[in-house]
Amino acid sequence: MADLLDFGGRPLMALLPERLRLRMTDAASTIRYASGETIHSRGDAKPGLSIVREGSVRFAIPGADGSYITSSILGPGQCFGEATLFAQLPRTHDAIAVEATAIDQITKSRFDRIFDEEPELARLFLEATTQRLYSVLDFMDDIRRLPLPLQTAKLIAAMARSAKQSRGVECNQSDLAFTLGVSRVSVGKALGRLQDEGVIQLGYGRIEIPDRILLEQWIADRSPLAPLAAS
Amino acid sequence: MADLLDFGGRPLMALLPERLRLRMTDAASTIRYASGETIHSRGDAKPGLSIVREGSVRFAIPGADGSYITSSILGPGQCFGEATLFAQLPRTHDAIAVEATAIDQITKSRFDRIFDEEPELARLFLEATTQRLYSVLDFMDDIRRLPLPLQTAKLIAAMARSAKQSRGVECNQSDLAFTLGVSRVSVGKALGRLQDEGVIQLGYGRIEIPDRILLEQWIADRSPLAPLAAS
DNA sequence: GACAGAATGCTAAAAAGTTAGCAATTGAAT
DNA sequence: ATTCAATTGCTAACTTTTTAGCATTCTGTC
Repeated sequence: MADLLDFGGRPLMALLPERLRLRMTDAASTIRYASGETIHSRGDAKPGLSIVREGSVRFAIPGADGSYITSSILGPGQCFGEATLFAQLPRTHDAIAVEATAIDQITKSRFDRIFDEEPELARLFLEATTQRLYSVLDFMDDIRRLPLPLQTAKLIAAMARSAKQSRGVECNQSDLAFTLGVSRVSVGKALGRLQDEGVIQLGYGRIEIPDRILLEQWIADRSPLAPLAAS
Repeated sequence: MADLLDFGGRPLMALLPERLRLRMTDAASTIRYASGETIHSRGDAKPGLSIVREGSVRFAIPGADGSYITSSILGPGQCFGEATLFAQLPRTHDAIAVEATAIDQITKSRFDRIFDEEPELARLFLEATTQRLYSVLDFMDDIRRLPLPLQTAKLIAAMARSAKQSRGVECNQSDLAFTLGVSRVSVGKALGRLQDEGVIQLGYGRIEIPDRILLEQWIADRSPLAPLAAS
């Protein structure tokens, strides 16, 4: 759960050299979404590549009973929709803007043209996709193995990291529960424990992190696996 | 959980045209492993591509307490080790032969040479990797959402399918528990329920499937999501 | 400053899963 | 036929999670 739910380490756009990045964005049309707006739904067939320009996107699968399970959240520079291009799959998840979000959309035909003309692109896509695959496998392992308080701590640490705010994160407990795929009561209990341990402090729609280093250390001390050497 | 734990739909080797498949196998050296033998361990750094020629391989991460969590099982034609080639990662999982297994090994240098000389290869790898990524996301969703009896039924159905035996599977309950990442007691309860429902019959080291269609139907009736259109 | 909506904190009962055993059954080897 | 190890079935206490609900606290708006 290196970066819980924000899979992929370096986002694709960070891997691309300047020239390719420009060529991709030139081929794209930008669409803006308000917070909570749906970008696409599970089952949509229209192929194309999407790149998060600003904001972030939550991917989830709706349950029969109205429940939602979040499978990932992608931020700026990350792309999605590869499966519609390379594996001829329809969209497998609902994509919803978490905040005001801008998406660069590239149609399949435009993408194919660039992809064919730029042989280096393939290897970069492979790097990004492979990294994402292994991040997901890692995350899956955490879900099955770690007790909820530890998962919760990791999520909070990751959110603080990705928001570049080390003092705390703006987030209510319902959203946390939703993201972790558990009930609000369970999250409440887990947060209570973390507060008892002194690594966070609960607020109203907000979680304070008194000492970022302490939190990271607390997590590291309880993680069953030594992290692999960073690459 | 289309194919629980046997991710990837069409294995890579099935996607390759004859000529490329031959070129790959020519570049490889075949290594044989006895059932239970370790192929590689988490953290091993030596890069290279591995292809399952015969048998099957279980991928798992060992826990601090000696527990193991299985993240996938790959069969003939599937490849692994892409992460060591494309993302410069060490091996993230222990790989263990489930039965007598033959692996085709290609060194990084040989692979790079083929990869550079055969431009079509990239798109095929992308297809295989993308498919695997989305299979894993799907599986993760099942783990978080489905009650254990349903997960168990899916696993048994997938095992029967992949072993091409519709009458039953050879498998003891401890192994099932190990694969599902839960305790033997829980698997026992889940199997008991499935037996009560009449979709399986328990034996000694064996699970009988009286009616394969009935089992598949039972699963479909209880699955919260309509499957996406097959591609 | 009062108010309304949002969010949290809490409770209690029920469901599901875990650990730690031990007894009974099975199948294979002697 | 007997023995033995593997496997299953079962129990009991414990932990975790869920559901459902309600009281309390907080915050932004009027």
